[in-house]
Amino acid sequence: MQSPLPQRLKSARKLAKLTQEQLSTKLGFDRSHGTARISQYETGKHAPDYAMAKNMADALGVPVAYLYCDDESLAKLLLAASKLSKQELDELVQKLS
Amino acid sequence: MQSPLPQRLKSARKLAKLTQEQLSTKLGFDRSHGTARISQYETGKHAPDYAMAKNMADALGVPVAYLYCDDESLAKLLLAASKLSKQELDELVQKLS
DNA sequence: AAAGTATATTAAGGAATCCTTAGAAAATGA
DNA sequence: TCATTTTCTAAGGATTCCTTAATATACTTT
Repeated sequence: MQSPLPQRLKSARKLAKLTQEQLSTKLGFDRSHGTARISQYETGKHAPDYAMAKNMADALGVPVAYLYCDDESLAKLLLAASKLSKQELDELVQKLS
Repeated sequence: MQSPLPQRLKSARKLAKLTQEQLSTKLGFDRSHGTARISQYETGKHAPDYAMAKNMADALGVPVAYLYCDDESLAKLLLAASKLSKQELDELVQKLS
């Protein structure tokens, strides 16, 4: 029952080609604690609250739900779907429902 | 920057036609505190950790990521996609990628 | 290979949040 | 209304997080 957030956060940050310090700066953190916190999130030592998760997801260009997705296929679906236009997305949803 | 979890949890529980006490029983909680905790989660007073969120999502038959989804269209997509077979889901992902 | 730099990780304690308890408030139905 | 079910809330002990300070790992250059 491990949280998928650590791994997903790390992979999303790598994909965005950011260091922990660059991400922490984007989030408006003081340099001194910023990287420590992000490291704690990525290693699973501590868990961010929702507001922080949302901020990080926005900074990394992934849907916040992606960080909590335990299913690999659904995770990929979220990433792909988030790149569709709102109209395309709604059409897809309609078709599946 | 409010968490979507309270609302999503409540609506998923309603959809499953369970009371807070029935859900708490399903989760193996002692009756005395079970409903208090679920109420605190649904009113946004407190936030569950990931393991608890996953347990609740499983008990309610929704993907755990759904509880954290702030986008309505993506939320609907997750619900619909979670009802597909693994093969259908993977084909859909392939098509979008 | 060593030194220097950048990047990432960790321990500890004060700060913040959660979980349990006990009870009260709403909602539902007879 | 009364009884019952269902949901909500305050308070404090228990737990977890955030900051600080320092160490560890990875990368570059010489």
